[in-house]
Amino acid sequence: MSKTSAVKEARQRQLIDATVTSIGRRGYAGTTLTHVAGEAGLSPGIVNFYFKSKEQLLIATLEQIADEYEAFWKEAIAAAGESPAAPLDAMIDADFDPAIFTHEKVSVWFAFWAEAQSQPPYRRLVSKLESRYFESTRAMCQRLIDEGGYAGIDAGAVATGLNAMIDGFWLDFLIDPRDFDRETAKRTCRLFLSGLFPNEFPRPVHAAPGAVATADAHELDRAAHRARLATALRRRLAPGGGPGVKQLAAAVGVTPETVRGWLDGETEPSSREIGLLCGLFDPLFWPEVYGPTGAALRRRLGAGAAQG
Amino acid sequence: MSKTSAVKEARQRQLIDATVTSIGRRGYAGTTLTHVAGEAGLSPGIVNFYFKSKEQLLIATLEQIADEYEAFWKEAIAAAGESPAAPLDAMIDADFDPAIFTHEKVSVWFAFWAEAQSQPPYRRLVSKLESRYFESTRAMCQRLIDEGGYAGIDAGAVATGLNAMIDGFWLDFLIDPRDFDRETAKRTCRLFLSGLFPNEFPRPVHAAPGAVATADAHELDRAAHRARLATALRRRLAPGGGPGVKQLAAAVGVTPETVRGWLDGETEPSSREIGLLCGLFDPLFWPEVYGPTGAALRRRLGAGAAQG
DNA sequence: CAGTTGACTGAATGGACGTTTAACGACATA
DNA sequence: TATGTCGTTAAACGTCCATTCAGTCAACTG
Repeated sequence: MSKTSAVKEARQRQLIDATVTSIGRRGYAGTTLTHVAGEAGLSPGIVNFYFKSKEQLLIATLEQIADEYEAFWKEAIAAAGESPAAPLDAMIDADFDPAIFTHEKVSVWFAFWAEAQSQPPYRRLVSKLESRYFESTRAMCQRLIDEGGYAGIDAGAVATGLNAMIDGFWLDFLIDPRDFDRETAKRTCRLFLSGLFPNEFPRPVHAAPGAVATADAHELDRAAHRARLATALRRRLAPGGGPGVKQLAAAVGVTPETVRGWLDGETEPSSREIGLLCGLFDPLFWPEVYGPTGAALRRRLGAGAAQG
Repeated sequence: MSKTSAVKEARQRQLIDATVTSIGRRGYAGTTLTHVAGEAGLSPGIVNFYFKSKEQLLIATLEQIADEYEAFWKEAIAAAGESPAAPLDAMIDADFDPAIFTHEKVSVWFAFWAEAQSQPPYRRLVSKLESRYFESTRAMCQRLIDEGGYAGIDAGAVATGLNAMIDGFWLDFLIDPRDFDRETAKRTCRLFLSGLFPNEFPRPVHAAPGAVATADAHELDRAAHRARLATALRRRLAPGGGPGVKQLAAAVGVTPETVRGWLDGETEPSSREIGLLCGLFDPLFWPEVYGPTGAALRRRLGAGAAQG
């Protein structure tokens, strides 16, 4: 009994793999049982022996790649570090990992996505998987928002946006595999996150003046600091009735040219000036520029240190 | 001659529209010429009269929705305002406009994308369209970067990311049309851009707004600032179990000598360093050094209120 | 060694589909 | 009215495909 079922499972797996290959090569519409059986090195009739019908074979194929995908992604999350950003980071890596992100498998995904709209069984399976994936991403974003001090960001929006971007890159890969670069895609996903979580996902800065790297690069990197400062300032200027460059310059007591230097990330305010900026834009300006590093810094100073 | 060609074009268009409907309802694999002709209210044989083959009909169908899509998007850009961000904004709107963003058409797009991988004619057409679309997006991003003073941002990365996110939302719409909301999708696309171009795409922030006004001369006095800073620092050092100069220097990432310069009022921290000090000695450090400046300024909440 | 079971084959079947084609009606022309 | 063209139809043809099934082969059983 165990032997026969072992053979059965092996054959089923063999046929499913052949189906993936066939869909990858000939497309969904062009995949026939004869091709599948031929790919598996078996005769055509065997398919209806191990699967009731072609439809059952295709459903089983979808189930397998869905299971494989979900298992891979969950494992990647579980293996991620303990920092709030680590699982998100791991998920991005997982979605472009050669283990599941091959041209063949991406082709199969799109084949089933396209058919899902007219075939309820596909749609149900895909929809549920997508829901679980989204909910997981949303929870990770929420945790990052809570623990990172990013109140005011909508975790659901970030999660849908990130998922959408990843799926979109899958499409790019499907259509132009030659022009596609994994690392660029991952970097761009992180570019999205860097605009929202600047501490955990530092934005790549082009012109970086000499950095003083005595402490943690993350928290103390000078170029990153300037970039965050520039972003925080820009966000508070022109739009929505905010002050202009001239008004801000006057308020802080510098020239508009100086402010423009800050906005470009070329210069930075003096300690007096940035203090005024913090006061002017209280209460979110400081955390936005410096991040929620206060607690971490105090921990570094030791126990009974520095009560304000 | 003109009459016959008019009939010909009408019939072709009729059949193409029927093909779109059929693919939308039955999927690519489930679409037959009998269905298409029936949908168009014609007999099956007529298809091979106006199109050489089924393949030609399908290619013509893809060409039509591609042309329609491209025309719509280019017109939207052309009709956009003159500000550097307007075309990007218009493109986002266009991609979710009910004119081209219907469940039927999105289904057809995915059907062809899925088949593109095994059918060279589809792939060529789709690939070229995607290239033009990307290049247009990239140019718009580049213009925004140049004119908006965002040096250091990679226009290509922003463009690929935005395009990917939009395509990903199309997938969301395909799989779960019920749960999909156009406005949320567009807002999330703009959320991505808000992290990069905060001036043109303001991020919705929930917290209390701050204010900007002209600061009093004495509040800006540099020497007084340094003196208050030195006092505030001294108060938190040696006595009462606080950190020593070396510890503080290490925490902020500077030399002890630098810290002594601050304590003497001879030098002052950089903007990055003082931000870290504020974080270290939160919450009373900032008001002690800068005084009630922020509160005083906010009391005068004027017209040009800044969103915090 | 005969008998039985299970895995697998490959030809047969029946239906669906794309394509072809002969025929038909409407309309214009002569 | 006769003739020819154009648009269209519907039946017929040939192919391909999923499915079925009788039969083969090997391994195991008693």
